[in-house]
Amino acid sequence: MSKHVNNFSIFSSLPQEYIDKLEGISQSRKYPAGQAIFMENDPGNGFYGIVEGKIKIYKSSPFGKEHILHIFGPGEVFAEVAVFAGINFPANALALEDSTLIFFPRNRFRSLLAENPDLSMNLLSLMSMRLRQMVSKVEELSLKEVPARLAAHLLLLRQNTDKDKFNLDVNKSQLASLLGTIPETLSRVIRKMKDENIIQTNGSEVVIVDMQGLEDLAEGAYRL
Amino acid sequence: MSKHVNNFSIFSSLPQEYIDKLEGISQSRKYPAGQAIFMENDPGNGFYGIVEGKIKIYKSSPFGKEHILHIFGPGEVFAEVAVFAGINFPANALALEDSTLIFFPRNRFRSLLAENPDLSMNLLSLMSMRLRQMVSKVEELSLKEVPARLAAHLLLLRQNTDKDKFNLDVNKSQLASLLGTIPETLSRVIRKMKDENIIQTNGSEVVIVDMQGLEDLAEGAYRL
DNA sequence: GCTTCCTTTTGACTTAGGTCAATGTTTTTT
DNA sequence: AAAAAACATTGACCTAAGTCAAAAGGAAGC
Repeated sequence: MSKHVNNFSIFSSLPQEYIDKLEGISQSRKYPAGQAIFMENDPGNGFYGIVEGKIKIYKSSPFGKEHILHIFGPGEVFAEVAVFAGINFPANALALEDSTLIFFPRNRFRSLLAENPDLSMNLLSLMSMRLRQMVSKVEELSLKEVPARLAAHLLLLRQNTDKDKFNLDVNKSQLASLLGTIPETLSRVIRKMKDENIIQTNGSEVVIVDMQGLEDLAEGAYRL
Repeated sequence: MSKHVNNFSIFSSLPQEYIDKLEGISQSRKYPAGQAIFMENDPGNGFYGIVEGKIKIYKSSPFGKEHILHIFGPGEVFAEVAVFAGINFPANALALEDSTLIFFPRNRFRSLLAENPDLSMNLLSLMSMRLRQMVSKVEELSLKEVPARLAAHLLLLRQNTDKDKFNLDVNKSQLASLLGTIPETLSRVIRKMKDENIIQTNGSEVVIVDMQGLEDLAEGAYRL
């Protein structure tokens, strides 16, 4: 319990016996906001679960420009892909807030896996899910325009909070990067959605005014 | 041996014992060119391995327009993601050529998995690989322009054939979709690369003339 | 409170790449 | 071999979204 391993969605359905074993091989680590967790090309000698905080996964180009691949929050596990593939980390990870993580060392985890088939099964479905997420991201990037992507993102946030009024979980520059665009474009798109009375915003607070309008937008390229 | 299960890269490193079991639960199926294998939203009750032929995985929008997510060839396995996640197929699959596939029914495969941990391990690394491929596709689509994407694709083909002269494995319309663009744009980009003496083409035959130039192009956005 | 820094917004401009439509060019069918 | 269908190329045009530059807000430090 002290390490909250059972809070990670991939492990939550495991028998207590395995949870205990997982706690046995893991270690708790704290990172202040702004600190790097690993960098691109570091050896993937273990993966992480988030107890609290927010972690940004991103790639960056030689000068400046970065593209955010994902932002993870409490209960989520990240970097397990590189660990299974036995390769170096393909991207950077950085704590956006003061964060508490659980580290699972590669070798010890691997032994555990060999002994416990249920664990493998759980991981297989996690990976399937991840893969599906990426497939829809590819679709999104290749089929839809920025307004559609933003609309889809807002609808997702709405689903998670279950309210028509919620806060963006990252600042607007980061949101832009996450949507595969730049702050200027995002700003203009938000402005347009406000003018058309689809949403209202105030700082990082968003209120959905016209749900139907937002859903229509999210359909994007598929609209007739 | 009759079913060629050991030719699938994910299974190739398995002990003969498991190969035999896999052959036991699988069935061979033939599809003529142009035939659908499954459609979006069909229940994912099994996955496929390709003995021979070529399979296109794609999404399509209400009118016309389709986006190719992947094209698989002999030795590759597809649709296992949906099967593990226990969901319906998220895309369509169609035989581009006369193809021979091996079908692995979901339930029987699952039981096998529960009994054989090594199999799980192998699958985990397959999934990791797939995931990594998708991550780089996202990068590609969001960071690079069409000429860079084409250059990267040609370099990949070169790597596979190990020759500076090779054939495109799909027609140009399909290649366009695979690269996230349209035939017109692809045609113009190829034309430009020919004018700049980077490649030569004749029908579906491509010759790389200026390797360095191609590599520079593939760097795309990262270029200084 | 003022200054410095960072984020967001706005404007003017450019450009990659998409749409539509016409014309060649292969491939397939009869 | 002729006709039809499918695929590929080209041209003219348009638009979404990126670049660059500047201004306006907010938050943080002195």
